[in-house]
Amino acid sequence: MTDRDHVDRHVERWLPILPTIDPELEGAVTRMQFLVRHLREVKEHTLARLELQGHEYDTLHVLAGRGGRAAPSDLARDLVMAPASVTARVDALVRRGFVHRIPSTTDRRRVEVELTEAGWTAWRGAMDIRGAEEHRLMTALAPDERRQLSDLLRRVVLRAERPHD
Amino acid sequence: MTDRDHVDRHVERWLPILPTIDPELEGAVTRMQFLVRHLREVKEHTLARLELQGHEYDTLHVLAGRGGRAAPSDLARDLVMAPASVTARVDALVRRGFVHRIPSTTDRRRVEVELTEAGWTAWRGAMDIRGAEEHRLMTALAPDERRQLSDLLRRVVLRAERPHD
DNA sequence: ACAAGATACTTCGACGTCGAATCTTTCGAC
DNA sequence: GTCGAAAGATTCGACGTCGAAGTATCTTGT
Repeated sequence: MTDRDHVDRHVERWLPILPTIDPELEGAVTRMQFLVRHLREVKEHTLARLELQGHEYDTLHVLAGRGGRAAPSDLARDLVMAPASVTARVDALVRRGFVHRIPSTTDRRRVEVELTEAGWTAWRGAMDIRGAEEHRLMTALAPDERRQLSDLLRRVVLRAERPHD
Repeated sequence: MTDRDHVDRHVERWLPILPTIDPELEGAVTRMQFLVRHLREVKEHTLARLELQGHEYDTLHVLAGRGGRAAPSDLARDLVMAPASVTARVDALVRRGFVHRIPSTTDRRRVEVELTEAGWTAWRGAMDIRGAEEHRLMTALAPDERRQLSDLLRRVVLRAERPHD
């Protein structure tokens, strides 16, 4: 039997008030929320040493994933955010010299965002420390347990992808 | 063998670029991030019918969990946010008539926030639909699988709670 | 008593995000 | 060709959050 975590105490505290809740369901959801928040906070904290903010790194990352060049609307899709917000992010990255805008020659509505040399360097530098906390946490599980966890989550994600009629 | 989800495709796309990543580790983390974001969006969307915003509901919820009365600093702890932000939240709830401030008689620095009758009603109304999407998603797993998932996540949370030296 | 520091909350300024509206450009129908 | 609709990016206004500074109050040491 493993130790109890603070989520167990949280659920225990609510059970007498709301007897209808399912402890395992609530526990799993609450733990995911906690872990996601924890990872985000640690990421921002460690990136701070590189003078990078979390959302700046995220933008560089998806840009790098597309070969260093993409349209703002592509970035909005990848980052799951409103196109209006991308404008502000790109503005900030331009000011820092990490990207520059290139008007499309074929379609004058379009603009391409391209990583500069400094942008590639900043991204690669952050890559080295990226995921360190993820690794620390997930290695609490053995490799086959990680696969088990990933498989269970995949089935939940698949249901989430199906619209709820 | 189950179907592949969009996270599988995401990981597959990055693997040739970053061969060092662990697909199961990355997959599990990415799925948790997706599910947490999905749940938040659906919650906000369904609460909108009750003229409630997600963070308003959250505040009423922790308040209800403390018997309908708590200090702003307690709310800040429970909600994991800066005390300064609590002031704005309470202001908004006061304007809507869901809570009111009660100056402490013993310590004049302190203020207690108390749910009004309308606050209790709004909370209870939201409780009924709350967690519907969580239930829809998590019932993609059998009860014993949910327990399995919860147990795996607990071990990860326990490591997260330990400071990384 | 009284000064120094701790505590509790609020105000202020800055920032990131979003939805709606705007502007230009492209595409399609006629 | 021309006009209307659609598409891509941006601007604008509003909102929520935070860190830092500010105000008032309590507590502690001497």
